[in-house]
Amino acid sequence: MSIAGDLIRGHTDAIILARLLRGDSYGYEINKTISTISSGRFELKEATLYTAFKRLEESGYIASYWGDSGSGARRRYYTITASGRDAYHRLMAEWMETKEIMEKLLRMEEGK
Amino acid sequence: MSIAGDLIRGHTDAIILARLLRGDSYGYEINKTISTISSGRFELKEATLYTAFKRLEESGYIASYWGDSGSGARRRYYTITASGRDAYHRLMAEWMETKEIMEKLLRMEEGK
DNA sequence: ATGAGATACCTTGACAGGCGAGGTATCTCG
DNA sequence: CGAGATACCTCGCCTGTCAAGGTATCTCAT
Repeated sequence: MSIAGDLIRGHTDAIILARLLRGDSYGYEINKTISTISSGRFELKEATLYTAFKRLEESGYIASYWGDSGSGARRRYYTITASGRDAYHRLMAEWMETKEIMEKLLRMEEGK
Repeated sequence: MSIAGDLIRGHTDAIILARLLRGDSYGYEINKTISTISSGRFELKEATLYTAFKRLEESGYIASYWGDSGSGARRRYYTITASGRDAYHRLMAEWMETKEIMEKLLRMEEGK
């Protein structure tokens, strides 16, 4: 991947929550979607993804249920909870702030 | 601190290099500057800072020398090297890309 | 029908960076 | 003399990422 993992460390939860805000989904699909949206420049590794699901579910931000699969392998679907929505907004605000500060810190011209 | 460490993980090197692009400096001062620029909303912990210096020096991105102190405790000054400058530009480009992708991924309205 | 490749899930263990906690030494000022 | 600022540094823990490995089902071409 072109974007190193450490660069988005701490943001994966926000990314997953953002995806689930658009509707229930499952691991494999979420991963594909992320890859598509980023034009393949970024992808979560599976181990990272499932670790994140576990963490988010334990925190009560998402809930899961087995899909009826129908065709293909069985799928575990995830839904975002009310507190997950809150978490998303919190993380979004944090991202905005981080972004602003980073812009200032990385600019080497001017500024004490 | 209000901005959690993981949020800037992988960016500390870029931040330090950006500071050194404005001229030689030493640990304590760099830390203060970062705190000032971010209006106190963000600060590198000392352990993090000195670990980063060590890493950057081993990578050849910065070089150090002892300052004459004069008044107060002795200071170890750091200078950015030519390859450090290259690294800065690389990291800056990475940040720009990461930022763009993050914006897309975190937006929950619209977009596949 | 057999094998490849996609879909789909999951775990283990190593690794690296951030940081809490602790330590040293000097200078200034009340 | 003691407090607080300046200034450096290290050890060991914690947490998130990820390489590697594993399982099972379905489709499609050979």
